[in-house]
Amino acid sequence: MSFKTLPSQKLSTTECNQALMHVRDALEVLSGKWKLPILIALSSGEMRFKQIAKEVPGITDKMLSKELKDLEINQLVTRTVLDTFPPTVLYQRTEHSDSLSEVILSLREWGLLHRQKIFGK
Amino acid sequence: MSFKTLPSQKLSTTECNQALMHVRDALEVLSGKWKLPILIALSSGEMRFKQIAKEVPGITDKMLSKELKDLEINQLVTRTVLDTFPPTVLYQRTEHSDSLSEVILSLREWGLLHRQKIFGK
DNA sequence: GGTAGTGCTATCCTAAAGGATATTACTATA
DNA sequence: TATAGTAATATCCTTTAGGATAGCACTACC
Repeated sequence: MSFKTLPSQKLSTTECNQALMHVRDALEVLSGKWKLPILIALSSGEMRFKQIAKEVPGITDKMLSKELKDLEINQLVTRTVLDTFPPTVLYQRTEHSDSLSEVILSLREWGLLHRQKIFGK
Repeated sequence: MSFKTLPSQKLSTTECNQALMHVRDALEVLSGKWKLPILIALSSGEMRFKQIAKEVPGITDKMLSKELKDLEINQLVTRTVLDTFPPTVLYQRTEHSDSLSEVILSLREWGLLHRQKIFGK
């Protein structure tokens, strides 16, 4: 059992399962309808909850709250609470989240290629 | 609204939505529990239905049938029916499926990095 | 004549994802 | 005094993914 990721490099079954695990890890981080749009919104700098909600059309407060929590757990955004009233909470992308960019670029390129392949140019 | 995929390249809103669409296209192709294991199994050459089922532990016939259909629609595997009894159906990865390798490698690398980041080394 | 093998398909079920809506405590402003 | 805004949380609902089980049409073999 091997995977054609590395030309002329054979992977053992164990190595292959580990590789599969890493790929799944990455896919899980990007999974769901909202994580990418939220990260995109946050690319322009730190934002408050309601600001993000405006930048991500269609998302509900519940979903935004949940997804931000997921992203925080995965260290892709930081959450800063200011002691004001009404509460001010600032969200910001982390450096670690920047390291996702290559992956996303790669997905984007293949997605385009695939679309051309399937629907023709 | 821009995305930090390309350093110092600003994307317009439209460009950004298109980029998002391509990323989603790619993610959709890899989504679900079984597509990657099936592609991995098929990496060792063309195989029959029951052979794949053996190589992918835990998958049911129904799931395998459905996933193979999806993969065929996305031109990632070819399906060849031989006129025998019992029916012989051969599945094989396409060249287009090989172009996924870079994406998968990129996901795999980031997945590893992420796991180290979250759980420590 | 039973039994195993082949590549599916159909039915039924559970679990998870995601959406709609309402509510919370509190303040600043009209 | 009423209202809008803040960052959530709670409840309820629908949709989707995925699993368990059984069946089918047919042949070859024991």
